[in-house]
Amino acid sequence: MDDDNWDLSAVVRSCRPSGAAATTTSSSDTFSLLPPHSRPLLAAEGGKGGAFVLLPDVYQRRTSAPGLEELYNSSFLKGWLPRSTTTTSPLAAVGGSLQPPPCRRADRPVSRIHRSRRRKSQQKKVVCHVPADGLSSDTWAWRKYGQKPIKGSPYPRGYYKCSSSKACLARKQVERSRTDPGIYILTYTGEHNHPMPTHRSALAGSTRHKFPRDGGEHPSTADPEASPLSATTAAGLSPATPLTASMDDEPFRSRPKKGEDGVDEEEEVEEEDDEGLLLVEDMEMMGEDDLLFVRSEESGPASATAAEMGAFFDGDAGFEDHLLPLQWLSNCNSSSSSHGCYR
DNA sequence: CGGTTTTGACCCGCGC
DNA sequence: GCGCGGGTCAAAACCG
Repeated sequence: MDDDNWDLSAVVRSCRPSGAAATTTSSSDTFSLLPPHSRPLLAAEGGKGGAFVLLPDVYQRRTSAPGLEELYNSSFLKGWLPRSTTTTSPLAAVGGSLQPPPCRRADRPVSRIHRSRRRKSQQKKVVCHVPADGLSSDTWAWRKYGQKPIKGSPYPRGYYKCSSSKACLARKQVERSRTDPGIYILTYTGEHNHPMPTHRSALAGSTRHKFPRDGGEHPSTADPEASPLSATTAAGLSPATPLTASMDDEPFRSRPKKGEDGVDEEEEVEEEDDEGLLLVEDMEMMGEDDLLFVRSEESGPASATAAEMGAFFDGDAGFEDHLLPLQWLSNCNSSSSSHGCYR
Protein backbone atom coordinates (compact mmCIF):
# COMPACT_ATOMS: atom_id res chain seq x y z
CA MET A 1 0.00 0.00 0.00
CA ASP A 2 0.80 3.42 -0.06
CA ASP A 3 1.90 3.27 3.34
CA ASP A 4 5.19 2.40 2.38
CA ASN A 5 5.54 5.37 0.46
CA TRP A 6 4.90 7.33 3.38
CA ASP A 7 7.90 6.30 4.98
CA LEU A 8 10.09 7.21 2.34
CA SER A 9 8.48 10.30 1.70
CA ALA A 10 8.78 11.18 5.13
CA VAL A 11 12.31 10.46 5.13
CA VAL A 12 13.01 12.29 2.15
CA ARG A 13 11.03 15.04 3.25
CA SER A 14 12.89 15.45 6.18
CA CYS A 15 16.02 15.45 4.45
CA ARG A 16 14.99 17.56 1.72
CA PRO A 17 16.13 20.97 1.53
CA SER A 18 13.37 23.07 0.83
CA GLY A 19 15.41 25.30 -1.13
CA ALA A 20 16.71 24.26 -4.31
CA ALA A 21 20.06 24.53 -3.23
CA ALA A 22 20.51 21.03 -2.82
CA THR A 23 21.47 20.54 -6.21
CA THR A 24 24.69 21.86 -5.73
CA THR A 25 26.73 18.99 -5.97
CA SER A 26 24.54 17.04 -7.88
CA SER A 27 25.73 15.67 -10.92
CA SER A 28 23.69 17.07 -13.42
CA ASP A 29 22.99 14.11 -15.38
CA THR A 30 21.40 12.27 -12.83
CA PHE A 31 19.40 14.96 -11.59
CA SER A 32 18.16 15.90 -14.83
CA LEU A 33 16.09 12.93 -14.62
CA LEU A 34 14.43 14.16 -11.63
CA PRO A 35 11.61 16.45 -11.66
CA PRO A 36 12.51 19.90 -11.01
CA HIS A 37 10.94 20.19 -7.77
CA SER A 38 12.24 17.08 -6.70
CA ARG A 39 15.62 18.01 -6.27
CA PRO A 40 17.78 17.08 -3.77
CA LEU A 41 16.71 15.06 -1.14
CA LEU A 42 19.28 12.72 -0.48
CA ALA A 43 22.77 13.40 -0.60
CA ALA A 44 25.26 10.89 -0.38
CA GLU A 45 28.52 11.80 0.65
CA GLY A 46 31.45 9.86 0.01
CA GLY A 47 33.84 10.07 2.59
CA LYS A 48 35.80 12.40 0.71
CA GLY A 49 34.41 14.60 -1.78
CA GLY A 50 31.09 14.29 -0.67
CA ALA A 51 28.96 13.87 -3.54
CA PHE A 52 25.38 14.40 -3.18
CA VAL A 53 22.67 12.44 -4.60
CA LEU A 54 19.49 14.06 -5.25
CA LEU A 55 16.28 12.29 -5.11
CA PRO A 56 13.02 13.37 -6.41
CA ASP A 57 10.41 14.35 -4.11
CA VAL A 58 9.02 11.22 -3.68
CA TYR A 59 6.86 12.19 -1.10
CA GLN A 60 5.07 14.50 -3.19
CA ARG A 61 3.51 11.73 -4.78
CA ARG A 62 2.61 9.21 -2.42
CA THR A 63 4.01 6.75 -4.67
CA SER A 64 7.32 7.49 -3.82
CA ALA A 65 8.48 4.09 -3.78
CA PRO A 66 8.72 3.81 -7.38
CA GLY A 67 10.45 6.98 -7.59
CA LEU A 68 13.07 5.95 -5.29
CA GLU A 69 13.66 2.83 -6.97
CA GLU A 70 14.03 4.51 -10.14
CA LEU A 71 16.57 6.63 -8.76
CA TYR A 72 18.28 3.84 -7.38
CA ASN A 73 18.31 2.04 -10.55
CA SER A 74 19.27 4.97 -12.42
CA SER A 75 22.38 4.86 -10.60
CA PHE A 76 21.68 7.63 -8.46
CA LEU A 77 22.54 5.97 -5.47
CA LYS A 78 24.57 3.36 -6.86
CA GLY A 79 27.60 5.24 -6.49
CA TRP A 80 26.68 6.08 -3.12
CA LEU A 81 25.69 2.96 -1.77
CA PRO A 82 28.75 1.18 -1.27
CA ARG A 83 27.34 -1.92 -0.22
CA SER A 84 24.35 -1.31 -1.94
CA THR A 85 21.85 -2.53 0.08
CA THR A 86 21.35 -4.38 -2.79
CA THR A 87 18.35 -6.18 -2.91
CA THR A 88 16.22 -3.39 -2.37
CA SER A 89 16.20 0.05 -3.29
CA PRO A 90 18.02 2.30 -1.15
CA LEU A 91 14.93 3.39 0.26
CA ALA A 92 13.96 0.05 1.01
CA ALA A 93 17.08 -0.43 2.66
CA VAL A 94 16.51 2.37 4.78
CA GLY A 95 13.10 1.84 5.79
CA GLY A 96 12.63 -1.44 4.79
CA SER A 97 13.85 -3.61 7.09
CA LEU A 98 14.14 -1.75 9.91
CA GLN A 99 12.92 -3.74 12.48
CA PRO A 100 11.09 -6.36 13.89
CA PRO A 101 8.04 -6.15 15.71
CA PRO A 102 8.41 -5.25 19.14
CA CYS A 103 7.36 -7.58 21.67
CA ARG A 104 5.66 -6.34 24.64
CA ARG A 105 6.59 -6.81 28.07
CA ALA A 106 4.05 -9.35 28.71
CA ASP A 107 5.92 -11.68 26.65
CA ARG A 108 9.09 -10.43 27.86
CA PRO A 109 10.75 -13.58 28.55
CA VAL A 110 10.13 -15.07 25.31
CA SER A 111 9.81 -12.34 23.00
CA ARG A 112 12.53 -10.31 24.23
CA ILE A 113 14.75 -12.06 21.99
CA HIS A 114 13.09 -10.80 19.04
CA ARG A 115 13.01 -7.36 20.20
CA SER A 116 13.99 -4.67 17.96
CA ARG A 117 16.80 -4.11 20.19
CA ARG A 118 18.42 -7.04 18.79
CA ARG A 119 21.37 -6.07 16.89
CA LYS A 120 20.48 -2.62 17.47
CA SER A 121 23.74 -1.45 16.34
CA GLN A 122 23.11 -2.80 12.99
CA GLN A 123 19.57 -1.80 12.58
CA LYS A 124 18.85 0.44 9.79
CA LYS A 125 18.25 3.87 10.79
CA VAL A 126 17.99 7.26 9.42
CA VAL A 127 19.81 9.93 11.22
CA CYS A 128 19.02 13.53 10.68
CA HIS A 129 20.65 16.52 12.17
CA VAL A 130 18.26 19.32 12.28
CA PRO A 131 18.04 22.65 13.82
CA ALA A 132 15.46 23.14 16.39
CA ASP A 133 12.99 24.18 13.89
CA GLY A 134 13.31 21.04 12.09
CA LEU A 135 11.79 19.26 14.92
CA SER A 136 8.44 20.61 14.31
CA SER A 137 8.31 19.68 10.78
CA ASP A 138 7.45 16.18 11.46
CA THR A 139 3.89 15.54 10.66
CA TRP A 140 3.71 12.12 12.07
CA ALA A 141 2.32 11.60 15.45
CA TRP A 142 4.82 10.46 17.98
CA ARG A 143 4.45 9.45 21.51
CA LYS A 144 7.28 9.59 23.87
CA TYR A 145 7.90 6.38 25.64
CA GLY A 146 11.14 6.98 27.32
CA GLN A 147 14.05 9.19 27.96
CA LYS A 148 17.53 8.37 29.03
CA PRO A 149 20.63 10.26 29.75
CA ILE A 150 23.34 9.42 27.34
CA LYS A 151 26.79 8.94 28.47
CA GLY A 152 29.06 11.61 27.25
CA SER A 153 26.28 13.92 26.43
CA PRO A 154 24.82 16.50 28.67
CA TYR A 155 21.54 16.05 26.99
CA PRO A 156 19.18 13.19 27.43
CA ARG A 157 17.81 11.25 24.55
CA GLY A 158 14.11 10.96 24.07
CA TYR A 159 12.50 7.87 22.61
CA TYR A 160 9.38 8.15 20.56
CA LYS A 161 7.03 5.76 18.95
CA CYS A 162 4.50 6.39 16.30
CA SER A 163 1.25 6.95 18.05
CA SER A 164 -0.92 6.64 15.03
CA SER A 165 -0.98 2.95 15.13
CA LYS A 166 -0.06 0.54 17.75
CA ALA A 167 1.21 -1.75 15.18
CA CYS A 168 3.44 0.82 13.69
CA LEU A 169 7.04 0.05 14.18
CA ALA A 170 8.32 3.46 13.48
CA ARG A 171 10.41 4.91 16.21
CA LYS A 172 12.32 8.01 16.66
CA GLN A 173 15.05 9.15 18.95
CA VAL A 174 15.67 12.76 19.60
CA GLU A 175 18.79 14.00 21.12
CA ARG A 176 20.65 17.19 21.15
CA SER A 177 23.99 17.46 19.63
CA ARG A 178 26.49 17.83 22.27
CA THR A 179 28.72 19.83 20.09
CA ASP A 180 26.09 22.05 18.76
CA PRO A 181 23.22 22.48 21.10
CA GLY A 182 21.26 24.13 18.42
CA ILE A 183 21.14 20.96 16.46
CA TYR A 184 19.07 17.98 17.24
CA ILE A 185 19.92 14.56 16.15
CA LEU A 186 16.93 12.60 15.07
CA THR A 187 17.25 8.95 14.53
CA TYR A 188 14.46 7.12 12.87
CA THR A 189 14.07 3.43 12.86
CA GLY A 190 11.33 1.22 11.73
CA GLU A 191 8.74 2.02 9.24
CA HIS A 192 5.29 3.37 9.42
CA ASN A 193 2.82 0.86 8.29
CA HIS A 194 0.03 3.26 7.92
CA PRO A 195 -0.68 6.47 6.16
CA MET A 196 0.27 9.72 7.59
CA PRO A 197 -2.26 10.79 10.10
CA THR A 198 -4.51 13.46 8.91
CA HIS A 199 -5.10 14.72 12.26
CA ARG A 200 -4.06 13.89 15.66
CA SER A 201 -6.72 12.35 17.54
CA ALA A 202 -5.36 12.93 20.80
CA LEU A 203 -4.25 16.27 21.71
CA ALA A 204 -4.72 15.85 25.27
CA GLY A 205 -1.40 14.78 26.30
CA SER A 206 0.35 15.95 23.34
CA THR A 207 0.44 19.51 24.16
CA ARG A 208 1.71 19.01 27.46
CA HIS A 209 4.53 21.18 27.98
CA LYS A 210 5.30 20.51 31.38
CA PHE A 211 8.76 19.79 32.11
CA PRO A 212 9.55 17.26 34.42
CA ARG A 213 10.20 18.34 37.67
CA ASP A 214 13.64 18.56 37.12
CA GLY A 215 14.03 19.38 33.81
CA GLY A 216 17.12 17.91 33.57
CA GLU A 217 20.47 18.83 33.53
CA HIS A 218 20.38 21.35 31.02
CA PRO A 219 19.28 24.46 32.35
CA SER A 220 18.52 26.52 29.63
CA THR A 221 17.33 24.48 27.07
CA ALA A 222 15.65 22.10 28.95
CA ASP A 223 15.88 19.06 27.09
CA PRO A 224 14.24 19.21 23.94
CA GLU A 225 14.78 15.73 23.60
CA ALA A 226 13.05 15.20 26.64
CA SER A 227 9.98 16.76 25.61
CA PRO A 228 10.68 18.56 22.67
CA LEU A 229 7.82 19.17 20.79
CA SER A 230 5.78 16.93 22.50
CA ALA A 231 5.95 13.75 21.08
CA THR A 232 3.43 14.23 18.60
CA THR A 233 4.91 16.89 16.79
CA ALA A 234 7.89 17.07 18.36
CA ALA A 235 10.59 15.44 17.01
CA GLY A 236 9.97 16.67 13.85
CA LEU A 237 10.88 15.27 10.74
CA SER A 238 9.42 12.52 9.30
CA PRO A 239 10.05 9.22 10.07
CA ALA A 240 12.36 7.31 8.52
CA THR A 241 10.28 4.71 7.88
CA PRO A 242 10.42 4.42 4.70
CA LEU A 243 10.48 2.41 2.44
CA THR A 244 7.90 0.36 2.02
CA ALA A 245 9.47 -2.46 0.70
CA SER A 246 9.45 -4.09 3.85
CA MET A 247 6.18 -2.84 4.56
CA ASP A 248 4.80 -4.95 2.00
CA ASP A 249 5.69 -7.76 4.04
CA GLU A 250 3.96 -6.59 7.00
CA PRO A 251 1.62 -4.03 5.95
CA PHE A 252 -0.74 -3.22 8.41
CA ARG A 253 -1.00 -6.16 10.38
CA SER A 254 -2.24 -4.87 13.38
CA ARG A 255 -0.64 -6.98 15.69
CA PRO A 256 -2.06 -7.01 19.00
CA LYS A 257 0.05 -5.14 21.20
CA LYS A 258 1.55 -8.04 22.58
CA GLY A 259 2.04 -9.50 19.35
CA GLU A 260 3.38 -12.71 19.27
CA ASP A 261 3.62 -13.01 15.74
CA GLY A 262 5.69 -10.71 14.19
CA VAL A 263 8.75 -12.06 15.32
CA ASP A 264 9.82 -14.14 12.50
CA GLU A 265 9.60 -11.40 10.14
CA GLU A 266 12.14 -9.60 11.83
CA GLU A 267 14.74 -11.97 11.41
CA GLU A 268 14.55 -11.96 7.80
CA VAL A 269 14.49 -8.40 7.60
CA GLU A 270 17.12 -7.85 9.92
CA GLU A 271 19.64 -9.52 8.00
CA GLU A 272 19.40 -7.09 5.36
CA ASP A 273 18.41 -4.32 7.48
CA ASP A 274 21.57 -4.22 9.10
CA GLU A 275 22.95 -2.43 6.34
CA GLY A 276 20.79 0.48 5.88
CA LEU A 277 21.28 3.70 7.57
CA LEU A 278 20.04 7.01 6.71
CA LEU A 279 21.87 9.83 8.08
CA VAL A 280 21.13 13.31 7.76
CA GLU A 281 23.44 16.01 8.17
CA ASP A 282 26.90 15.30 8.72
CA MET A 283 27.78 12.00 7.88
CA GLU A 284 28.17 10.08 10.75
CA MET A 285 29.45 6.82 10.31
CA MET A 286 27.09 4.71 11.90
CA GLY A 287 28.48 1.52 11.56
CA GLU A 288 29.26 0.00 8.47
CA ASP A 289 26.15 0.18 6.87
CA ASP A 290 25.15 2.69 4.50
CA LEU A 291 23.99 5.75 6.03
CA LEU A 292 21.76 8.28 4.76
CA PHE A 293 22.56 11.39 6.31
CA VAL A 294 20.77 14.52 5.97
CA ARG A 295 21.89 17.56 7.48
CA SER A 296 20.38 20.79 7.76
CA GLU A 297 21.79 23.66 9.35
CA GLU A 298 20.32 26.14 11.45
CA SER A 299 20.26 28.54 8.77
CA GLY A 300 16.78 27.71 8.13
CA PRO A 301 14.07 29.89 9.02
CA ALA A 302 14.38 30.75 12.42
CA SER A 303 10.82 31.08 12.89
CA ALA A 304 10.28 27.53 13.13
CA THR A 305 12.94 27.16 15.50
CA ALA A 306 11.76 29.71 17.68
CA ALA A 307 8.44 28.25 17.80
CA GLU A 308 9.59 24.90 18.52
CA MET A 309 12.14 25.87 20.85
CA GLY A 310 9.68 27.91 22.57
CA ALA A 311 7.50 25.05 22.79
CA PHE A 312 10.12 22.97 24.23
CA PHE A 313 11.59 25.27 26.50
CA ASP A 314 8.81 27.46 27.34
CA GLY A 315 6.55 24.78 27.21
CA ASP A 316 4.03 26.03 25.10
CA ALA A 317 2.61 24.14 22.73
CA GLY A 318 1.52 25.48 19.93
CA PHE A 319 3.55 24.14 17.45
CA GLU A 320 1.70 21.13 17.28
CA ASP A 321 -0.96 22.83 15.59
CA HIS A 322 1.21 24.18 13.05
CA LEU A 323 3.52 21.84 11.57
CA LEU A 324 6.33 23.52 10.04
CA PRO A 325 7.45 22.51 6.73
CA LEU A 326 10.76 21.09 6.66
CA GLN A 327 12.26 24.31 6.22
CA TRP A 328 15.27 23.53 7.96
CA LEU A 329 16.00 21.26 5.26
CA SER A 330 16.46 24.02 3.04
CA ASN A 331 19.86 24.34 4.05
CA CYS A 332 20.43 20.85 3.66
CA ASN A 333 22.52 20.67 0.82
CA SER A 334 23.32 23.93 0.46
CA SER A 335 26.72 24.06 0.58
CA SER A 336 29.02 21.72 1.05
CA SER A 337 29.18 18.51 2.14
CA SER A 338 28.19 19.38 5.40
CA HIS A 339 24.71 19.12 4.73
CA GLY A 340 22.91 16.78 2.72
CA CYS A 341 21.89 13.39 2.95
CA TYR A 342 24.29 10.79 2.85
CA ARG A 343 23.82 7.28 2.52
C1' DC B 1 -12.38 10.14 28.48
C1' DG B 2 -8.66 9.27 25.67
C1' DG B 3 -4.11 10.01 24.78
C1' DT B 4 0.46 11.74 26.12
C1' DT B 5 4.36 12.60 29.28
C1' DT B 6 7.18 11.36 33.00
C1' DT B 7 9.97 8.24 35.46
C1' DG B 8 12.01 4.14 37.50
C1' DA B 9 12.91 -0.47 36.63
C1' DC B 10 13.89 -4.18 33.74
C1' DC B 11 16.27 -6.47 30.16
C1' DC B 12 19.53 -7.11 26.62
C1' DG B 13 23.56 -6.17 23.51
C1' DC B 14 28.18 -5.31 23.44
C1' DG B 15 32.88 -4.67 24.92
C1' DC B 16 36.47 -5.98 27.98
C1' DG C 1 31.62 -13.96 32.74
C1' DC C 2 30.89 -9.29 34.20
C1' DG C 3 29.67 -4.68 33.90
C1' DC C 4 28.20 -0.71 31.39
C1' DG C 5 25.21 1.59 28.60
C1' DG C 6 21.28 1.86 26.01
C1' DG C 7 16.34 0.75 24.70
C1' DT C 8 11.73 -0.43 26.22
C1' DC C 9 7.92 -1.11 29.35
C1' DA C 10 4.34 0.17 32.38
C1' DA C 11 2.11 2.87 36.19
C1' DA C 12 0.87 7.23 37.61
C1' DA C 13 -0.01 11.89 36.62
C1' DC C 14 -1.52 15.24 33.55
C1' DC C 15 -4.03 17.80 29.87
C1' DG C 16 -7.64 19.30 26.51
